[in-house]
Amino acid sequence: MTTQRKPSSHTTRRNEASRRAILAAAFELVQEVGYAKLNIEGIAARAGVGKQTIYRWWPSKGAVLFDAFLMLSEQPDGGETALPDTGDLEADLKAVLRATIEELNDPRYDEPMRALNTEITHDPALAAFYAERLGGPMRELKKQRLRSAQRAGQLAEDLDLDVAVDLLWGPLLNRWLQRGGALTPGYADSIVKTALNGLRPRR
Amino acid sequence: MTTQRKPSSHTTRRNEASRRAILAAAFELVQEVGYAKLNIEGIAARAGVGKQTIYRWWPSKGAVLFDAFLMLSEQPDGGETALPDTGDLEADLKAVLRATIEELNDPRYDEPMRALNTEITHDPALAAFYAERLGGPMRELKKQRLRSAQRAGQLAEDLDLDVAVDLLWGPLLNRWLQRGGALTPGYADSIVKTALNGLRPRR
DNA sequence: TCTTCGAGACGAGACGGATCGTCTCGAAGA
DNA sequence: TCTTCGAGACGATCCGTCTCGTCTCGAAGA
Repeated sequence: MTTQRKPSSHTTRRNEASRRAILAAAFELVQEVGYAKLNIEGIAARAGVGKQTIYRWWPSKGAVLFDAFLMLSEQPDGGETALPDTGDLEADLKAVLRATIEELNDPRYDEPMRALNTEITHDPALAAFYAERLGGPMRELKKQRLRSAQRAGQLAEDLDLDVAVDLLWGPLLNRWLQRGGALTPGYADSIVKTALNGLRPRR
Repeated sequence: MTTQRKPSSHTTRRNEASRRAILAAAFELVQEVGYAKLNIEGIAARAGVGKQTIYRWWPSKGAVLFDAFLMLSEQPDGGETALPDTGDLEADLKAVLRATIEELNDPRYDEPMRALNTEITHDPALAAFYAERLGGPMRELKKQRLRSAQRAGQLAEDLDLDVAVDLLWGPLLNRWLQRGGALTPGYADSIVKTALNGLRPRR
């Protein structure tokens, strides 16, 4: 991935146009042919680039795909700065989870995101890098919204916010990855409502 | 997979010893070399079998691996008939989730199960078959235990048991797949406790 | 300021190796 | 006699490396 450059020399000479063309081609191709049939030669051909230019800068197919995601998230609007905070925690969470679902259901993102998950599952190094660059910051946004609610007394005082995030997003992502059923807005609402209230009856 | 045989002809002549050898070899090899480097020729060599014998009966690498799991689950002790029900719901759930964690952390199962998840993620047909043969029955066991608790008034009356199962196991599996942190017994306890009580404060 | 020159990155593609999935063979067995 | 079996040859594909000749850029020298 980009960050694995050798210390000095490099860096300046790199052709930015080629880099962008490669990442765009990788992202397009994984949608079209699927992750299994995605190959370097195809990416190079689509990008109008020599294979060596890819091998020079990225160590693996997964790293290319990962950088493609980084590129998206760093670009226009891809990275939001905060989650909505209207004061109504349940409504806000439902909105955010519905948005997540919409993204997962979007055919433009479905295959690429599955591919990214596959790489992460099989490569601990990539998983660590993902956690640092994408997963971590996103999780922090979620925790910020929850922390705000916690201060307002809407969440249990001793609540572990990491567990809370897992409880809200884990079911969603797991159902999506395992194809355990359709991801509908109603399902998102159900998760939020049940997670907030708990499985036990409230008197 | 086995169920994709052509209607008649086949079936009788099939060499059961070869079938078992192939599935065992696939399961061993995926542990040793990882999913990415698992290949048909290797499985055939390890099983002492011609490649064609594999291609004759299975449509893909994933299908072989899937059948290997089916073989395990149908064998001794692989399939349990019910979850523990001592009357103490929280303790029972913690025990079950701890057991799940132990299995996921077991190096014998880690790689093969990641591989299976990868196949499911990228192949809807395999996902449907998995849901029918393995996922569905296991989910039913979990729902049975929850239903028992619901009848005892320990769970909300209007609780959707599918959502409840997702809420308990989703976070666990998601953290495991995404390598979002260590799966410890304490984490399992935390999930159970938080899911049961909910994120909101209880007075 | 203008020219020269070396260092890399670049597009293109040849190359050997690995694995794919198909195909063919003779042996074994039902 | 008919199908599966183990074994392995086969062409195709993709791998990752390597070698071309071209280009861009910054430093050195006039």
